[in-house]
Amino acid sequence: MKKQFTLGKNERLKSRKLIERLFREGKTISTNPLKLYYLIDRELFVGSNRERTKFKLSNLQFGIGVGAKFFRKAVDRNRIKRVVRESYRQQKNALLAKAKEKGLEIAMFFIYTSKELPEFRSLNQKMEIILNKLMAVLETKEDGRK
RNA sequence: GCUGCAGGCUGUGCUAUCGGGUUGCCUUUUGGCGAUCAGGAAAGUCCGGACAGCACAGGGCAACGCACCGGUGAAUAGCCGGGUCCCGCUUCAGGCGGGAACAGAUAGUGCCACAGAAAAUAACUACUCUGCUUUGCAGGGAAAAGGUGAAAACGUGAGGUAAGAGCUCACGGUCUUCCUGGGUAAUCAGGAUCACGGGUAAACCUUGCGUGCUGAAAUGCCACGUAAACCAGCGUAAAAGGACGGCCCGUUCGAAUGUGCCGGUUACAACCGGUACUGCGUUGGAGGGUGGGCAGAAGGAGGCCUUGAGCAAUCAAGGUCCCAGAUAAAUGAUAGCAGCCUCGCCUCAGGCAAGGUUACAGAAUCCGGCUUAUAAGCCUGCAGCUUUU
RNA sequence: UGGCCUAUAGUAUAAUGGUAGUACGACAGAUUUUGGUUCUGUUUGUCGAGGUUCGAAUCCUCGUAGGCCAA
Repeated sequence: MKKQFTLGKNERLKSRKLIERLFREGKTISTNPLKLYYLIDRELFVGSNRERTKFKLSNLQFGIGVGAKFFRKAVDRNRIKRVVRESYRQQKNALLAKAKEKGLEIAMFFIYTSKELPEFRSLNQKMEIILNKLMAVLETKEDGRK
């Protein structure tokens, strides 16, 4: 039986350069408590391209941010990151399949913009909406494998 | 029994499904099987250290910190015990609880609003003496009386005097020095002696003691970059200047697309001119890209148990355990059960049904202390109310 | 992670340890047909808790907020 809901280190957005480029050039999708910066390209993670097979890089990389101005306590910020990450983990597979089919790579960064602590269920619905929007955007892109 | 306050301890467990960090073994293409994974404060950053780098012959100044005594500890803000003083309660001897930044105001300087005669070598009223020429004025004496104020020049009584005054005496208070006794000491008891013109050092300051400076974004190694370059070692020559992490004596280092000095220019610089200084030899090292990587950095002033020493803090011995470790940063999500809590009903043995599962809060070099936050339960103390005796 | 600073009225900003001011704002009144301008008056404050002192915005300690610096 093949695992499909995993979320390992290779799917995390860890390059400082790429994150800076994402906030500089990336586009956004907003749904009430979440704001998504995204960047779609082929061979986006080319920095480590030759070792892609070695490190098994995914077509998706993501990160999460919570402003310390809205949540002063570290406990609350950690809680929000965990809830957002769990929600993304459960719903990312459709997007991953689409990206692989198109041969594109996507860098994403979620920003939590509300001032209130989230409920998991309502946040899960919002995540579904935001990922569907991203899929629609992806549909219009060219096939990257040509 | 209930309520409130203060202090202390604990501060949920198990199972299933899906995930994550670190790590061991197997397989090595995917992967599989294990182990382990947040706190008492991880917080505030108020202190002390460990550790690291740089500096360091020695001395002086500055700056900062500490301040009753003894013990403890790696540690000068901790902790334990004791003393002194203050506050509260009870009471009268005394006891209980709480607090103290408890060196110095006779080393000096400053400040003490308003009120008051006067706020620190005090004369306004009243008192008293002398002179004037007399409802008073002038010059003294005198801190006893007045009222002000947070604070008024040791207190009470007697003597004394023109009036008064520690001026003298008795009793008492504070204080300096000394003696005797108890105590390691702070200090206590008794005695003698000197003095008694305020407060403020969390005003400047003085005295004694202590501190080299900078912090893991420290630091070391590798990689990268540069090619008439760079790095390292050795030999020998020289001085404008630099460094010594606040400064000086002093010590030390010591160069070319450069530095210092002088003049011009300029608001100041830049800039221009002059002048001074000056290293050469030899040996060795060192080319793919991307990303930076590794160490520091997880075994420690460690936890738990037992015994012993000590009033205690704490220490010693023995046994046992290994107990988070990242770098856009893991420790999570969902469901069920148990336990706990709240409310209701039947009934006082318990049963049934509903809801909640929570407080404060998340490691980033580590450790010790302090401070602050904390639902619920338990323990101790104090206060109040009620019931029974 | 380490270091430093600030907090005064709704806002900005003063005050050698001695009655907390000033400006703008807000409110009320006057002037005006009405509004504005102008004039008069009122309102509101030392971040919190302790301590030193006769007396604290000021000095000290502990907290609470906010800001700044160092890759």
